[in-house]
Amino acid sequence: MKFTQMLTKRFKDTPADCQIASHIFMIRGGYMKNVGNGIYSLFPITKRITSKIEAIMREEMNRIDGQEVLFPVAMPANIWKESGRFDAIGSELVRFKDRGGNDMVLGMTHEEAAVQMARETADSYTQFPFMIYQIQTKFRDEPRARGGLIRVREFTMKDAYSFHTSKEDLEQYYWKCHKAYERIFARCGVPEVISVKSDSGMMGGKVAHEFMLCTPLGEDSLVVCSDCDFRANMETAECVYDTADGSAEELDKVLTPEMKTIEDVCAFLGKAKSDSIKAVAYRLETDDSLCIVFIRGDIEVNETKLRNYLKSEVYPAEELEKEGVVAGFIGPKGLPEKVKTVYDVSLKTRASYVCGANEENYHFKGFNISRDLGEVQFVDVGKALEGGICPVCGKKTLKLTRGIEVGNIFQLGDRYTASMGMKYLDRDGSLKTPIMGCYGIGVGRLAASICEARHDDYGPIWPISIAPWQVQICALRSDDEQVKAYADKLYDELQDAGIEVLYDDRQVSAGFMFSDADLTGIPVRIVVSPKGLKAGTVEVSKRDKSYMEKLAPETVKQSVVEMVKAMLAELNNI
RNA sequence: CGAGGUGUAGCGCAGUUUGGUAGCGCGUUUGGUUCGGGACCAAAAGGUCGCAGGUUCAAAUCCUGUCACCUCGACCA
Repeated sequence: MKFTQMLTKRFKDTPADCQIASHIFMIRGGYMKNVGNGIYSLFPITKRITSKIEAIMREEMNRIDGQEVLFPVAMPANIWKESGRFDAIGSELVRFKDRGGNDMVLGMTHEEAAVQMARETADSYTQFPFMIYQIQTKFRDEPRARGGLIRVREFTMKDAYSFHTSKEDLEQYYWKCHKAYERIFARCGVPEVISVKSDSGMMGGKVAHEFMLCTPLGEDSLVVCSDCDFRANMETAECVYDTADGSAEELDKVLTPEMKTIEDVCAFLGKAKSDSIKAVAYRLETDDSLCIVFIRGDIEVNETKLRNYLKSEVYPAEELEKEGVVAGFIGPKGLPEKVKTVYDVSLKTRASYVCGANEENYHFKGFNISRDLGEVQFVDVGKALEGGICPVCGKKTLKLTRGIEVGNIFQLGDRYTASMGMKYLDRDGSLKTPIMGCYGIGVGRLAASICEARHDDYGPIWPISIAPWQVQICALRSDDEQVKAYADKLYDELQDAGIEVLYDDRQVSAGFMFSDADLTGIPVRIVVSPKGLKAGTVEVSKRDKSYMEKLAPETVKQSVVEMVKAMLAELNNI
């Protein structure tokens, strides 16, 4: 590709909307064009990157016996009604009517389509197990798109669906796919992607993992043990808290005028936040009832766990007075009967607590739960703490970090096959429901995440396996006959040798050309200049600055071909 | 959904308080001089000031409505 012909444009100024590195570089470098909120057109440079990522995905999916298929983007709503998700999912599922007035949806994921395809085709146990996958457009009407290609409404996804006749078989295949995912990320140049246990959310099912690229800019909070291999999404991380010694103090009701926050009360009574009981009020969607979560003062409520426990969407509650609850002074003892309560496991760790007395301006101190309230059921609905106790190895080695979710895998069970009536005839002649797993990776998000993880101050440093081109030739002074003749010839020769070359043949200043080269992030750079040729050298360097040599012009082609081969091999021999 | 912010040339912005000819830098085009880290000179093209309505002799500017986009928040009683 010659630079002069490439449809794209780079910018010196950072657009005002861009916040994170990948977004900044991909806009400044002319990688994509914003069309609407969370909707982008991709320029050739990005399409080349995503095509390479897709090729790696194909190879790895085929390697675990995947069969590539293609599901529709727009589909009749009836199959979504069968699975129950037409009504269960909110407005992120785009619904519309066709000319006949029939309900339609835009595919945001394709479990329904996969079951619809497979249910009449795979009717005998002999056909199982199998996996089908596609690489295709999804549309999710996200409440808030952001970060360039990190969170968008329309995106390309590799989604795979496996079908099995037993839990053991699903489990086995699930880990096979887990391994395939590790290979995909490693081959894409980000082997540091980790998998964490996660919540299955709207997909349903029990066991699920997310693949996370750790970066402080990530949207998800992760809990990782620095001593063992425990890793979990904050949403599901099991919590274990330290227990303090000490016997129960005497119960005492104390005047705490106008002290409505944990900080105020604890400071006033000379107690640590961890010696108090915090009350957090929620309204349940299912029956509009009020639910108070009691949790240790230094721990935060994990709403995902709470939602799963209560089996209801929860919202922060307001207008507590109407329910006879004294805001700011809520405690376990003396609440109105109709108010639901949840006690977090963190409350098992102290003999005495400071807590609200359910009376304006009063708190209790020396509150012992079993003595002063009676036996209660403790539930894990809290968030893990930095430096907290690892639930696996028991050491105080938990670290909190953030990550971008670049892929996920789910053991769905019969969530879709049962609701959509998929059956097969088993060996013994009985009809049975198969079980499923599903496995997804966002292509554009992965590209942006790689940029996030592999860049310097000047632009992306694309791993060679996914780089838009492998080599860039910068011809300084392409008006110089000698330079042009050499660069033209090198361009042809490298291409003949199977190397992907971007040839910057523009007549622009060196600084301009180098800045653009930094933004294109191509791993190998060849600089041809009149000065160099006069001195009998051509400069070859790597974008990551790990290598820079002045070579004799006649040896450049061979050196570069070998360099590219070696760099590719390093990423592909996993 | 809540709070805040922004809409003026492809990009970055000024002008709005106090109404009076539509501006600057980058980029683009043409000519010339430069040439190893975003060069210089000269000329030129490019804008229904987000949209609709209102006030006024006159609106980018004031008023009303609306749309779009951005950031933060979606708990700490």
